[in-house]
Amino acid sequence: MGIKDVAQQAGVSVGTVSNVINRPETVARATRERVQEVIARLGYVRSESARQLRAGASRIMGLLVLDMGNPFFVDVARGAERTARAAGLGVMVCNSDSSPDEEAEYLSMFVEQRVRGVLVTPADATGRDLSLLRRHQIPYVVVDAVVEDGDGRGACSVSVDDVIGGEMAVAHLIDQGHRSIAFVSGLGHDRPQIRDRWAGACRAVAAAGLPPETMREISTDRLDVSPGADAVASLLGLRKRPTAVFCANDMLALGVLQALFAVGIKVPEEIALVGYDDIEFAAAAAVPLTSVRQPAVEMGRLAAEMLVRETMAEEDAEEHVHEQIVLQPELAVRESSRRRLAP
Amino acid sequence: MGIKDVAQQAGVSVGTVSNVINRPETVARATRERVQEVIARLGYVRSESARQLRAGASRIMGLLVLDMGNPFFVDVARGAERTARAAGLGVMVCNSDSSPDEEAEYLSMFVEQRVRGVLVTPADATGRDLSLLRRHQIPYVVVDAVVEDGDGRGACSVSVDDVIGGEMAVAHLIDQGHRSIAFVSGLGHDRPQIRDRWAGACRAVAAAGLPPETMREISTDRLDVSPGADAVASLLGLRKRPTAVFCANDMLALGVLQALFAVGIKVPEEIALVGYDDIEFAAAAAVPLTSVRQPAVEMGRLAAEMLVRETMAEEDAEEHVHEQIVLQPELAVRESSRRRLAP
DNA sequence: ATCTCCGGATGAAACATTTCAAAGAGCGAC
DNA sequence: GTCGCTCTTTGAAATGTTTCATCCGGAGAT
Repeated sequence: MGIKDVAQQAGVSVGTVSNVINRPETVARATRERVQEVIARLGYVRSESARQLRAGASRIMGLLVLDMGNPFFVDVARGAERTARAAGLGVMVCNSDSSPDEEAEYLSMFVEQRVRGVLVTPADATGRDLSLLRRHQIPYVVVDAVVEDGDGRGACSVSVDDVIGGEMAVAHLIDQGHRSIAFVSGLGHDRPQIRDRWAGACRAVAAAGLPPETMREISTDRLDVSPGADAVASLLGLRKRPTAVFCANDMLALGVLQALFAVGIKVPEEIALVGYDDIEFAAAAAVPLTSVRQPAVEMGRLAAEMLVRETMAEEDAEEHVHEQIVLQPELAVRESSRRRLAP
Repeated sequence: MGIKDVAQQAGVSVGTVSNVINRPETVARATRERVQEVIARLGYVRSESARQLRAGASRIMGLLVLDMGNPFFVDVARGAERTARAAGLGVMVCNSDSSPDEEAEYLSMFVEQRVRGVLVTPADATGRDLSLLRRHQIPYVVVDAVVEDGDGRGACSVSVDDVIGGEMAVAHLIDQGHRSIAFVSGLGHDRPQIRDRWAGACRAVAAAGLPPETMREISTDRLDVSPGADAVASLLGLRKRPTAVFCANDMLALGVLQALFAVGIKVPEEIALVGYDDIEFAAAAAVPLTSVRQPAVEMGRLAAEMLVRETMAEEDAEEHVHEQIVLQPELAVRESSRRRLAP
């Protein structure tokens, strides 16, 4: 069941069979057709392991995301996959679940596999895990975060400006007349994304000439639906209940929406709500959710493209300059934050 | 950067290094520690390609799902992954997007990779694509479908009884007093799952002694949110508007819910709604969705376990008997289908 | 002193490919 | 007839592991 069997059956050498597969134009038509016929008859499929052993690197790209349960990352994966496959690469999608340990384990698996390159949304903000990749000269592109330029060498990255995103969201709420806004976040600012969104929110408040106390923060432990629902209790416990809520992502926002609905608080009449990521389910919520859209598919696509480019450059021993792409978010205004009547 | 370098640096043979890695107990402590130190110092990571070339099969399990955008499959993946990793296997998750062509392509990629086994939710009901796996003696487990026993050899499978699921949903609606129910489905019954759910629905109607016209069907082209929303137009166009809607999956149901909301029809007061899969977003909808729960994570886990078992059996040249596990769904009753007042 | 055993280390074969220098076969030109 | 050229094909080396039969050195038994 190897190339040897094919060669034997077709009465040619293994080299010729290899040529038929990889450079068909170099082999005479009669031979080529005979070999192809045998391949088809035997159902021969070449062994990637042998191939990549010889080549030194596989034809697979690793993709490590923070949370496959979040449709945002599913979209990133979709974009990346499409591009990778167009370039003849397979994609291995893995889920670190925001855990640096899992992240380290997966990255080391990628190294074992000698993947061609890695797209990663880092769980470990220090970038320590990434040094493993650098050590083995595996190109990588950071997605949805900018590299902390640890040792001056840097890497490519694709991200969305989270400060502006946060600013847009809160500016919109202020514009709608809100003067007391809660920020439902998660993970206590470990994640740069969350930190930036908060910073943007504060900037919007300052820009409007409002006092900093306008924004108050409610923290959760995970960026998921149920913590969002739980956060509503704290929200309602605040003295001077906020009239608007800005959530660090849509999963949280959906949780908040559900819990508000459950206690009979009307959205947007009593409390306005803005999420982040603009996942499909946000628009599909019974009160369609205003949300900061991130071009997720596009990010995946761009990141994969950059990675492919870097890979190529490496092969041709060309110089590759790392690039940091920062995309702009946009606000998708929907029902959940429509203008509230003057108080 | 190979095992050879390690051997040289440590002043031992390559065989010994290999032993340190794979059977540490067989090598003397002093040697072992010396080698380990060198491995750490050099940052050596063994090459999976070489390893699997020798072994004949990789340590990766392929998982091919119909739609990564559907959280149901994400859960399946989660369950499978956890189990696989516990067994020392990596998982390569791929997305056929319900296309038989993509499916064929991915399966052939799996064969190229000499994957240890495959978990697959078939897009091609004929099972033709699966013959490739059989031909190459790659064990596979069918997830969320029962194998059409094409050539008598069969395969393991894990599925949920969709007939019972459909029956539960509709029986519940009938029980709540509904006498005119729409089934929003997709893909014109190509998918066995959908066909079964419809069959179950009809069975419930018959069991209640109601005429078959009680159920009417509205077909969409995809099992996704926006087709669900679009279906509402047809729904409202029906003469004698149904008082309840049963959707073939939750994505559709969320779309329906949103569209009903948009035209001001109250759920469940005017129209009751039941979905299928019980994805997290169903419970989180502003009107929490009644849904038929499928144990997705469990399915993934079971399937991966079966695959690992089959793999083991193959290695030990033991006999393996294929097993068909059929799980039971359960109905999660929520707000969207609460008892309607007598007409 | 010799024999036996045993833990530990070794070296080479095998795995399935790709690549590349070299060989071979025609063939036209001299 | 031989040289040079092109178009095909070939055979062998190289890739990084694992495995296994073999070998070695020393300890204990006779």
